Amino acid sequence: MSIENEIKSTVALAPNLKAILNLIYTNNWLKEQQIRLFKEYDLSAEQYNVLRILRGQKGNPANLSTIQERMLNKMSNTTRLIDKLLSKDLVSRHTCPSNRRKIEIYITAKGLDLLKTLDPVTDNANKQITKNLSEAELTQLSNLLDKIRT
Amino acid sequence: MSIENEIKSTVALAPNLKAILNLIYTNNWLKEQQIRLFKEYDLSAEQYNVLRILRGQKGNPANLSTIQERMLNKMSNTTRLIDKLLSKDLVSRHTCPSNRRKIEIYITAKGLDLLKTLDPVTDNANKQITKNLSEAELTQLSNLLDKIRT
DNA sequence: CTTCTATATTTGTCACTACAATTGTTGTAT
DNA sequence: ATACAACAATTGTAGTGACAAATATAGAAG
Repeated sequence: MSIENEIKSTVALAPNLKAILNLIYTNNWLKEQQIRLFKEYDLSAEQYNVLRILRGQKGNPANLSTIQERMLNKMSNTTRLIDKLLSKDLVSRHTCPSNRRKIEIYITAKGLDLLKTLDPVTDNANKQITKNLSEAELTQLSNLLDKIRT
Repeated sequence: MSIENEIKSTVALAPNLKAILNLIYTNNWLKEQQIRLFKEYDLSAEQYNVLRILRGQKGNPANLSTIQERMLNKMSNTTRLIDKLLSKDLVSRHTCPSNRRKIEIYITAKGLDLLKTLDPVTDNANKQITKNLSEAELTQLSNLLDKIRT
């Protein structure tokens, strides 16, 4: 359905406003699905994202600023996100011995297990979400989004 | 910059995951700019959006469910958004005389004035945000986003 | 060694989102 | 008329986001 119909706009929108509103609207549509998915596993989308970043470290620790620069949402509150993951034993936190300003964060075995369970679930959800676009269209979409930010 | 570089991904991403991450990332990029813009006028992006919906009513009142179905973010808490606008005298609220379950919300003269001030500001910001895409590309982007939600 | 600046993280506050539960009102079936 | 379901909005709560301010540590300049 076109964005005008979705938001019941009575007037035609300029292409640039239309694209902007569509981006926001589609992101919300996507977010709703992700929240529903992760809720079954008592995770938020950003918590899942942080776990994946930590797994990507392949055994090396990450400190807060490293995580933050790899997150989708740069402004989110990483300290408290890690607090949540800590209380669920999905990550561990230690102050860095060589520089006590920094902290070292690792994903735990429990965290890795959870990700392993989630891998096929999220793969499948992502396939469902993008099932209406061909691979060429998905690449085109990425390219346009890259370009808008440039 | 490509999304892989933005989030410092060390591995190539599948086109569908890449598009999904790019959508989220670009939306956050956009949101940051909007928040900065509206902050100068002591508004949130959703508050502005509600004011525009009310102006679109052209003098007719809107009730809460009407506003909600036109909002970009369907899940946001419209009652409290209206509370905020009320406390700034940008809207007025009355219980509907024919059906006391409903409420009638109008934009005030002060609200219309504020929108009038904001119109050139937001137009300009939207132009800036989309300045790297041609009109054809903007339309293409909208079409891809429509298609992904279908 | 002391002072100053930069770095890394934490804390506090306020606004917004998601969502369940509640309240008040209306319409309908018996 | 009464009971009950449907509807419209409000309230409560927990989580998250934005951002300023505070804390703690490290390194550099004098």
